[in-house]
Amino acid sequence: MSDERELMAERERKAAELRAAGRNPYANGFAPTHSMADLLARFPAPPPPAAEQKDGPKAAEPELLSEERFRIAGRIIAHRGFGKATFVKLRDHTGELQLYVKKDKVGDAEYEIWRKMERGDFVGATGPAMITRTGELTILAESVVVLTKAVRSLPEKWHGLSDVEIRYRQRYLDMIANPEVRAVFTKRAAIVRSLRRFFDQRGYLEVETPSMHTILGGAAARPFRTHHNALDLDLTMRIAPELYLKRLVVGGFDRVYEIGRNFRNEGLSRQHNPEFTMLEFYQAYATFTDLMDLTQRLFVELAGEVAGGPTFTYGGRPVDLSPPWPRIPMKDAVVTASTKGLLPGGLERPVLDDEAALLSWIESSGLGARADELGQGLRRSASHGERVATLFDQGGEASLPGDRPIFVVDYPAETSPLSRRNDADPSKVDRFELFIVGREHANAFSELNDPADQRARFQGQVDAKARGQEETMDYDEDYCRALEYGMPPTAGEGIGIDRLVMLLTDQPSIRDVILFPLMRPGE
RNA sequence: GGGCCCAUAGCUCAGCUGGUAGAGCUGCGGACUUUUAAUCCGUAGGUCGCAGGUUCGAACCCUGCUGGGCCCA
Repeated sequence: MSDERELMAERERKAAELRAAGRNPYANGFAPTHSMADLLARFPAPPPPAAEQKDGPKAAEPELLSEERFRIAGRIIAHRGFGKATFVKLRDHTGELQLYVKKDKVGDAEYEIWRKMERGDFVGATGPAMITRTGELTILAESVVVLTKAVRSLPEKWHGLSDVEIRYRQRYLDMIANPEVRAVFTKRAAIVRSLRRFFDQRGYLEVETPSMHTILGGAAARPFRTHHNALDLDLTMRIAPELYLKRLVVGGFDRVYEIGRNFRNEGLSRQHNPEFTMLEFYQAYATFTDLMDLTQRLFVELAGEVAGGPTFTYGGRPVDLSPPWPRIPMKDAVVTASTKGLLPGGLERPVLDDEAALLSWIESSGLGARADELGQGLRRSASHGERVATLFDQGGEASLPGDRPIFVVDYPAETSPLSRRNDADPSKVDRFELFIVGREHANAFSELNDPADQRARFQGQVDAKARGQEETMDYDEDYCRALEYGMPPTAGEGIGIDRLVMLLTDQPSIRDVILFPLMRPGE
């Protein structure tokens, strides 16, 4: 009788018996007067019971905390029966509260019906509050109603549900069995709420831009493709909202932000889900260095609200978000990687600063011939900047410190087609990426608003695509036209919300902060 | 894409060198009106992920497949 089908049949039999007794196992219309949290707040933790009271003779009649009657409702998550009395723990979305159902309180007939209720079912109850001998706030039921009969039983009460595959595929079960999972998503909501407040307070306008695009842009990524029938139009799901948000700056919204889903047709990993949530914001008359300051404030504020302060642990290791955060030029990170052995030796700044020197270093180090991603990336690179960026991606990133946020700066212009060139050195752009615990958390730059330069950069992307690079942007003619009407000097930034939530809630996988992560279909 | 690991009852897990499947929880029957993983007695529950192969004999060894996890590129 422990086969899954038989377990269900047993519960279905109880539901049928409830029906036969005139009770709807899916009843409606019971409105609780109080949540569990309401009552826990109303009757704070009582002093521990005196030893003699606990061990002494049982009181004939429990002592009530007040004459008031409370109506509560929730799922039975623990069930301890004694024949003529039952303790159950009820859970609602605010907390858990014990309910004590006694045969002599609810009556013989009602108690017979009550006996068909078990762990997993939803019930409503009415009664006064009391403190048990063990000191626990408890509602003493004077009446109990069946609300929902669960025909599947819950996972094991002690070990719960730990199979990660079931946890992700059946998130509802995960949430029932693992309360800390609900806490993570509650914090996620708090983070998003705080983000909105942070930007609203600073005069940013929240907007919504299209998530189906006709032109691929705003990031380097492979898209999901779809089709609109009535227009017979091929579309891609957006990989970034950037070009639309900057059109709004052209239109006169000097400060805008959008929190929304992006879609990138790439592999899955602990840090990648094909659809993920991104915050992007743009501020006219600001520069990328202004955004560094804003980013520090934002992260520290969020950590204060969610992680208990600017210092916390992630994966058992300390992280300190206290500003100011160090800045490191991309090339210096590559040099460090070479020194630390993450890349072949001999990569010094003079080599990275000179195209011919770097080419000969690549030749002599043998990297250019390697079959791995680094070798392929170097061979695909058509410019000095792309080679430097490839070395950073494939080695420099790993050399960054893990316990402090770090701004990587001095990005090459060739790999940043939407960023403003640095005034002193036009080969690089006014851009930073923020790395924390070795992961990219934000990407920001002063926006390129010179339409002629923008056209040249788009053309560079088109040329790269022609050379076989897959992750390039399309030439966005209308965006160039918008810039020709004039976009004020502007800085913008994107922050990945999922990774932010991972960091602040100490979760190891992006799947732990996305309610329904993409999974291969099961059976 | 490559490497390593995992898949046994509804859940959490044992299962030795190949000898024919075990526990706890859940369920069912019983006792029990202040429990906290309630307790006690009794009882039921299996396509060992799937498909092949080796063997007298496979949960266990081999191959392939499916799903998942970790690492790498």
